[in-house]
Amino acid sequence: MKTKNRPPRRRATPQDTEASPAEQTPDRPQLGSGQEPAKGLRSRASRAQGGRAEGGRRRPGLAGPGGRRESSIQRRLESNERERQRMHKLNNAFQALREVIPHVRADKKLSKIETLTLAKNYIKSLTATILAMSSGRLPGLDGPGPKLYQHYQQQQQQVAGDTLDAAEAQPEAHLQRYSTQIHSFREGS
DNA sequence: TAGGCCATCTGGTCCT
DNA sequence: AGGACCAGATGGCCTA
Repeated sequence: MKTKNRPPRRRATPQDTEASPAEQTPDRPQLGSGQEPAKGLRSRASRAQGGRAEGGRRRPGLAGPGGRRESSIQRRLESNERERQRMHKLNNAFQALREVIPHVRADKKLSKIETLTLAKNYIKSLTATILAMSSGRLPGLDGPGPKLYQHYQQQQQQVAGDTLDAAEAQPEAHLQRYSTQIHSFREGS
C-alpha cells in the first residue's frame, strides 16, 4: 500500500478565481467556495468550478453564455456549496474515526477504505474481548454477560448465514484479522 | 508513467 | 419545493 501522507489540499476562494482569469473558460459559471487560498496551484474547487473545461463532469446545459438561466445557475452554485460542506462533514467524521483507532502509525494517514475496514475489525475485536471477559466471569449469573453473549451469538449466526463464511463468526477471527491488518498497515503494504 | 486516492461538479432520486 | 444523499465523471497530486 502506498503512503497517503501528503498535506491536505486547499480549496478555492473567490479570490482564486479572480486571480487567474486567464485560466477560466467562458462556458462555466464562476463559483465561490469561501475557502483558504492555494499556493501556486489551482484548487480543486477553482478548477472544477469552471476555471477550465476540465475537472468534474461537463454539462451541455452549462455551456455557453446562452446556456442556463441565471436563477438556474444560482441554484446549482448553492447546491454545489451544500454538497461541498456535506463532504467536508463526512471527511471530518473520517478524521475523527482515524483518531480513535489505535496502533496506527502516526505518520501515515489511513485512507478512507482502510479506516472503515480497520474500524470494523477493531469493533469486532473489542466485542470479542468483552464477551470473553464477561462470559468467563459471570457464567449463568445475573448481569450483562450471558445476555450479551446470546445477542452476539445471534448476530454471528446471521453474519455466517449471510456471508457463508464460518470463520467470520468466530470471535478469535476478528482479533486475528484486526492484528493482521494493523501489521500490514504498519508495513505500508 | 501507472495506479491509488482524493476533491469537486453534476444530475437524478429520495426524503421532509 | 427544497435540501440531503448518491453515484458517475473528471483531473490533480503523490508514490513506487
